[in-house]
Amino acid sequence: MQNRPGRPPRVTISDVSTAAGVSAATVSRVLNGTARVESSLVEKVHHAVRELGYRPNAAAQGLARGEWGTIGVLVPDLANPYFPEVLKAVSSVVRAHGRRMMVMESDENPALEHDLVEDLMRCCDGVLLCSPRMPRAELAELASRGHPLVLFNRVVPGLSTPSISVDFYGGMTQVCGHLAQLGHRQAAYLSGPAASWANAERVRAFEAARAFGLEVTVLECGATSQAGYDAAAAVLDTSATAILGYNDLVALGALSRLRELGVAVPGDLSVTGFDDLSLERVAHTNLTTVSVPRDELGRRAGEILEQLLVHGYDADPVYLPMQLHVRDTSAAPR
Amino acid sequence: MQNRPGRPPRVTISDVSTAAGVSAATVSRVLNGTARVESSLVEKVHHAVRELGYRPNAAAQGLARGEWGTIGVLVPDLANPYFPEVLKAVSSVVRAHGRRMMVMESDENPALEHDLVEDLMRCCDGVLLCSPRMPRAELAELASRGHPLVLFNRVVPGLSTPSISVDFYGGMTQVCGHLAQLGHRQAAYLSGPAASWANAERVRAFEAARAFGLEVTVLECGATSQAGYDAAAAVLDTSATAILGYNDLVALGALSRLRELGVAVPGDLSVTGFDDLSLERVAHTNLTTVSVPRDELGRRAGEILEQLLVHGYDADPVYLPMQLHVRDTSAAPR
DNA sequence: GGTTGGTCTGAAAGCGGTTTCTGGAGTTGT
DNA sequence: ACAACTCCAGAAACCGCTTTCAGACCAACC
Repeated sequence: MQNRPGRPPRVTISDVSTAAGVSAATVSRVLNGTARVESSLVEKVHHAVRELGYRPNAAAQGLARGEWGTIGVLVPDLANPYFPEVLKAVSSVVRAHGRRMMVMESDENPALEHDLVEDLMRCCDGVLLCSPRMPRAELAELASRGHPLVLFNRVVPGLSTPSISVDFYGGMTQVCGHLAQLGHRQAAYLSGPAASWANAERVRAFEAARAFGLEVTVLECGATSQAGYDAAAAVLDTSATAILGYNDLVALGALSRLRELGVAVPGDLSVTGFDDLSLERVAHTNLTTVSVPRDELGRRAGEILEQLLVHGYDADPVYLPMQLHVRDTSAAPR
Repeated sequence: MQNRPGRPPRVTISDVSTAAGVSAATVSRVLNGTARVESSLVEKVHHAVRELGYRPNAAAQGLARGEWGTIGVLVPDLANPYFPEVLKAVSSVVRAHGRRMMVMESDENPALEHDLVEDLMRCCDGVLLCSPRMPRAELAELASRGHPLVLFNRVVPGLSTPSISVDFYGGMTQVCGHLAQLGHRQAAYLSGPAASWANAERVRAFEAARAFGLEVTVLECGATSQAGYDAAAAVLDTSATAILGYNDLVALGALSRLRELGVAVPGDLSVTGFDDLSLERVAHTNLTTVSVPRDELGRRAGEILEQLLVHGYDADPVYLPMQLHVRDTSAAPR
């Protein structure tokens, strides 16, 4: 940014203005189109800009305009296959509105997470926050900062912060309905992170499931295929005729284990996933699952944040519906 | 950033200084520890900061210091499972050095890519660029801008820009050596994007392979499991006894197809991957492959960029070695 | 006791843009 | 021909912070 020894000197707006024989104000006006400028001067300015290779300094613009031209996204885990696709969509939406995207990862570390949000708030116009486990009070405190904030995959009742998420409850209800319809009466749920909202929403669906005759037992597991692999065997000790995975990875991990144990799927046991990561080409398995509209999720999230920045946004939480895909791993129980 | 109607007013350094009864300079000194300040004043400042909830404005700091405290990363495709892990490591390294990470995605769109790099250059202290296909001349032009730049997974001979990448050539040579040792004489390579450096490096290994008796035919394919699935059948028309995938996804896609076609692996045909995405729990398949140290790659990349920013960096391109993992999909040919 | 020297603080000058304000030139109308 | 506008360009203020610079204060020393 500044001129350092050995680096080509930075070109500033005043370099351009002297080269073009106009004032800095005029250069600014030409470049931003904020006011009419006589065409001969416009030409001179453009010429000088090209000649000198001038690029406006983003920090100075940010300071002067009172906007950074940047939005921040905080996710718990970049390596979770769920997020990259969402980020992709967010990035393209905000880019279309002329903003850049800053990404941070919290690793689910609560102390760090708080710092990161604060940090994002001081260098971004708005923040998209995905924090499945942050305590409600802390969330409320951050939201009260008066800084544009959108909650992602998390709905906090009573908080007026805009939020967007997937209807996990509805999705899991569909899965249960499907299994109940096939005749299942007992199922085991390989649970994700206990404290997470996403997991709680899924679990909430099991109450509804009881209404149509399906009893679901919750087993500790995790969110990875390895966790699914490790937890699968325990299901065999129960009377469950179906395994509901917290997500596709868990389900595929469980499938992997079941295959080793010689358990036929869906003959002996049905298995369902969640998320639809579309790994069938990889996994050689057409998993029955429900899909998250990840692309739309990211797009809508970006749009809500943008709208919040421009007009202000005041609407109910957005829930995107999930869609059931009945494929090869579910069937009527023996 | 600026005070907008309906938002709590922004607290600036001068608010703090008047509240604490000191000058702005003193506040700055206390907060940054850049000079000794009498302890009673230090206390007053901290108190006022806490009271008002002051957070320094990042743009103003950037402008005054001549540093943004931000680095930028440009990747071709966020959804590629390769990158998230790398980004994770980069993010954590630069964070440890007090910098934030900006992420952009080029979609391999050449025109866009150029703009994005320029954009990153005007708002980041340094840029980490992953662009497998950008023409050499354009790369040279960007590098000559005098802005700190590190090339990622791409080595351009004759360019003094620091770069870090994986020894794809060595990795593929190991694969070929392994197959040759098993007795294979003919193999088919399901090729990735033709114009990419990563693909070219792999192909380059096939010349070396000829030296130890393995002839590799290159077949157009792509980089996804779907592409692998689609391309697999064509191999059966050749006399190849092994399929080398451009990456693990391609290999797994091919495996999926071979299974459908009733071809035994590794009995009838050996299959090897590349990258080691560790999908075995998902894919129920222990793929013979070579692994990329993705975590180290990201970490080293971040460190090189950081070093470049602080001291300047002038060293040869870094090549990280790959490691061969012989697993269940390779065996001696019939 | 009057320099000298060393600390610590505040005033002020940037950093590189944007935007308001001001004034000169050119039009229009009477 | 002169007042009243309009239009456009430049000067200057400002965004919020860092850092230089100069001055105030106090201790030490000759």
